[in-house]
Amino acid sequence: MPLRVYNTLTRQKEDFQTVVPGKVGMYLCGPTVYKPAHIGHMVGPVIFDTVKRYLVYQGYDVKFVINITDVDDKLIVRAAERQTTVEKLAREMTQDYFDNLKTIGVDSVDLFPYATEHIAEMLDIIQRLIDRGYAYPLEGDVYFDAAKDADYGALSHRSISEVMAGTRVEANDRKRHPADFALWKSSKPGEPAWDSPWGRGRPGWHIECSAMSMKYLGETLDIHGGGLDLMFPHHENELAQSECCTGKPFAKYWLHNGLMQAGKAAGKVGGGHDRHGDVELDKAAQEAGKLAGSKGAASVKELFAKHPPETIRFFLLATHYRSPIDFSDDNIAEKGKSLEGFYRLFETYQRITGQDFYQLAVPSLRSKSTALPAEPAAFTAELARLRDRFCESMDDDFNTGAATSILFDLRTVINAFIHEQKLETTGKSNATAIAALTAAVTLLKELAALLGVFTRPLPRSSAGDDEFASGLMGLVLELRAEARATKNWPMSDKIRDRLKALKVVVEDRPDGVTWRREA
RNA sequence: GGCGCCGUAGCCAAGUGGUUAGGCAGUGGAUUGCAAAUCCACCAUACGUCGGUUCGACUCCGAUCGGCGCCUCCA
Repeated sequence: MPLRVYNTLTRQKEDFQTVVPGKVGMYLCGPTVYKPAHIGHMVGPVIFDTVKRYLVYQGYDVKFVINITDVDDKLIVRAAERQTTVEKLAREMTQDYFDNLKTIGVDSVDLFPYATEHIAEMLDIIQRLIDRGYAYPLEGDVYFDAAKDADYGALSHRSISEVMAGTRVEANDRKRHPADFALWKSSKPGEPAWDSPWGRGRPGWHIECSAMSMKYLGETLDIHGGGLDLMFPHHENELAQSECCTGKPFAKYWLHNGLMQAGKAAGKVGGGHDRHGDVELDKAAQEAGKLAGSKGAASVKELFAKHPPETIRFFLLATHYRSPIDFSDDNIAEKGKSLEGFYRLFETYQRITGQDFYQLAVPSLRSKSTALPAEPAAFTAELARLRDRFCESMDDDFNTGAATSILFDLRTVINAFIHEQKLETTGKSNATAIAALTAAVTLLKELAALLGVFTRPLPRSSAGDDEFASGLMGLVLELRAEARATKNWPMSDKIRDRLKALKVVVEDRPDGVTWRREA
C-alpha cells in the first residue's frame, strides 16, 4: 500500500514520490516571533512532526526545516510598544516557541533557520528575479511582477484578474499590478535595515521562505506545509517567486493543515452579537477571538497548565489534519479521559511483569517492527492485523484520526488477552503468555511513538509522589488492611471513600492494593 | 463580490456507491465483601434539508439552509 498525500496544488490525493528516492525535504512555515505562542501555533508543528515520524518509520531519510521569522512589521510595532529591541523581543519569543515545542513533543525538526541570518540569500533571489525580468525596482522597493508569471494563482486556484477584482486593499498606484508584492521594502529610520543594491531596507514577507527552504532543502522541496490561512497570498507568492527564480518546480506536495476554531459558541457570535448582549456570548466572542483571530490568544503555556501536554497533542491528532479543529477545554478534557485507559494498562503491565512500560525500547523503523511471537496464534494475528491497519490509515494522507482508533483497538485486545490468560493472577508464571504480552505492549508503544504519545511518563503531580505523601499513604493503607482483615467493611470503605474525595483512588486487587492520584 | 471548506447518533470523531470505525457518556452482565480497574454485551438500523442520477446514496450531481476560512504580513 503506497503512501498517498493530498496535494493542495492538484486538489487530490497523489502517490507520494520523492525527488530523490528515499529522501524527503520538508519545510514548514514557522512563526513570526513577536508574542507568546498560542495553541494554533502548535498545530502545524505537531502534525508535521508526526508526518516526519511516520516517513522515518517507513524508511525515508527526512530533513525537516521550520523557519523563524525574526524581522517583520509586527515585531517592529511590538518591540516599540514594549520599549525593547526587535532582536531582544524575537529572541525571547523564539525561546518561548522552542519551549512549547519541546513540551508538546515536537522533537524531529532538524533546523530552525532565522530570516535575519539569510539576507544575502534573499538578495540573491531578488537579483535573479530582476535579471530574469520577473521583478522591478521602484523607489527603493522591489516588486514581483505577477503578470509576468503565467502560472500565478495555481496554488490557490485563482487568476490574476480575480486577485485584482477581489482585492480589498487600496490599490498601490505605484505597482504595475495589484497582485504584485514586495520582495524588498525600503526601511524608515530606526527600523531594522540591511544594505542592498536598491538601498537600505528589509525583506518582504515571502522571500525568506524561498531563500531558506531552497538553501537547506534544494530547489524542489518534497513537502511544503503550512496553515490553510497561508495558502494565499503567502504560499502563492512563495511559489511564484521561487519558480520564476529557478525555473524548476518549487514543491512537489503542498500540505495545508486546518485551523483551530473556538467551538460552537464562536459560531453563534458571528450570527448574533449585534442583537444579544448577554454575558455568555461575550465570553464566547472572547474565546473566538483568542483562536480564530489569534489576537490576544491564550498562550500555550496557560493551556499546558490546564491539560497534560500529551492530552493536547492527542487532541490535535484525533482530528484529520486538513479539518478545522474544534477547540474547547471540554473537548481536550474528554481526550484526556479517553487516554486514562492506556495509563491503566501501562500500570497493569508493570504489575504483571515488573517492567516499566516507558523503559521498553521500541523500533523506529517499520522494517524492524516489534517481533510478534508465534504463540498464541490468534492473538499475534490480531496484533499483526492492527499494525497493518494503523499503517494503512497513515498511508492514507496521514489519517491520524483513524490511526488513533487503532491504538484503542490494540488496548482492548491486550486487556482482553490479560483477562482471558488471567495474567494478573494464576497466569503470572505463563512465560509464553507473558512474552506475548510484552510483544503486544511494545507494539502499542511503537505505534503510539509515531504519533508522539506515550513516549515518556506523565509528569507526576507534585504533591502525590513525595516521600511524605507516600509514607502517609502507606500508613493509611496499612490501617485499612487491618480493618479489612477483620472484615470491618464500614471502616475500610470509609477510608477509601474519604481518599476518593481527596482525589486518591484506591484499588483492591487480588494481589494487593494500589493507589494513585487523579488528575 | 471572488476562491474554498464543513454539517455523521447525547457529545467528540473516522470512513465508504450495497458487509464493524473508534472514543467519551449511558445501560445490562462477569469479576469484587462492596467498589475501582478490566472483560463481555447493548448503544442508537446516524450521516443538515429538498430534489436528481442509480437496481441501490450518508457516499456522486444540483439546489437550499446553517456554520467557517481566505481574498487584510493570522500557523
